[in-house]
Amino acid sequence: MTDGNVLSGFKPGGHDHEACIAAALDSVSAVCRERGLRLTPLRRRVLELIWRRHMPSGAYDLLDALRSDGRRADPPTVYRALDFLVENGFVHRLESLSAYVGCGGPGREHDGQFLICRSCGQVAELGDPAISAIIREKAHALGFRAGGQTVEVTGTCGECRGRAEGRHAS
Amino acid sequence: MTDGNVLSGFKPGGHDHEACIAAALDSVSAVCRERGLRLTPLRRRVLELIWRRHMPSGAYDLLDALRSDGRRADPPTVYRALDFLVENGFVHRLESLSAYVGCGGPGREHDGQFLICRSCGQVAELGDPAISAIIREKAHALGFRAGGQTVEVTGTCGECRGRAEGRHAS
DNA sequence: TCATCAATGATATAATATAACGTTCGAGTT
DNA sequence: AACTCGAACGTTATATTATATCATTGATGA
Repeated sequence: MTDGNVLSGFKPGGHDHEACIAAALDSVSAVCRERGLRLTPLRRRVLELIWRRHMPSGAYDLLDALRSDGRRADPPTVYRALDFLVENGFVHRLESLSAYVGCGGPGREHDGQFLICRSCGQVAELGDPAISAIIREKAHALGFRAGGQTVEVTGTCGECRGRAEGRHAS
Repeated sequence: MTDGNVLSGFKPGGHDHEACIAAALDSVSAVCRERGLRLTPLRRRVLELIWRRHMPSGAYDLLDALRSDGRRADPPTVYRALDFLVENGFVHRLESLSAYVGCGGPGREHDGQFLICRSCGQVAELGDPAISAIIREKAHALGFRAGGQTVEVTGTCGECRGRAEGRHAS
């Protein structure tokens, strides 16, 4: 129960990145099949690039990566792919960074909460119903009907803090 | 206790807007005096413009307004004023709108939570310790040390919902 | 085969924000 | 009053993020 709500955590250095990318793509692929959505080669490629960097990606970073593929690409190309991925919940936009990260629980309805490490740049995603609920309730108490929530927290992840403390110790 | 945490609420049509602007300016003015900060004419004017519109203001809206004053102004002018106002907690930046709103509790330490009405465009600010705390705690449980929080909720305010329901009724 | 509509290509431009350097202004000192 | 110093502001240029628009392609079904 401690981290049943972590949709995607901070990655410990040597995790199997290829497997992690493949799992994300498969999972999105499956959801698209179920819902009759078209995960075109471009969309799939953008999604893969996002997972591959494993860090928030700016639209223009993705654009450069597409061009490195040899593909002709301009801003609308990448923004359209991002629109598709974001609308369908396969990717989230981090408002405070103007950047995009893969969704840790695609196909599952949730308001994501994002922990953004200032030190390593990695992002963890929570899908914690208690957080969503208290926000929704407090809003409701004021007569406000809540739709989407943006919750982004900057700070320092455990691994980075560990490293910093290591340096401080004699 | 119901809304002890509302730093600034949705305004009911006919409120005394001039008084509300004046109160905000006075309050910031006082905090600046206490802290030895310089609320220059430009900064004061930008703050006033933000309160006067009573709605999230884009940097370039403010720029246009400054120019209407007859003042020479370019982007750095307004961004520097905004930097000062945001850094000192007199104004908040709404990340999801790239826009700025006056802080309802200047001088008071808080993580603001913002309710953004899609219908009327107004924004209410909460400074609810229970929301901050649960986010901080959940993050802490994952080894994450939280710094600043961005919490923005889009939805419909009570007044707008009231109007919509009025129309639907026979 | 053709019609159709979604996706993408392609060009242009809008909207938001910062870098860099020069100038002015104001507070404190002499 | 003149001097010094640093913060604020002026000014030009440019970076970064995002969208509008219209043409073309390509898959799907009549």
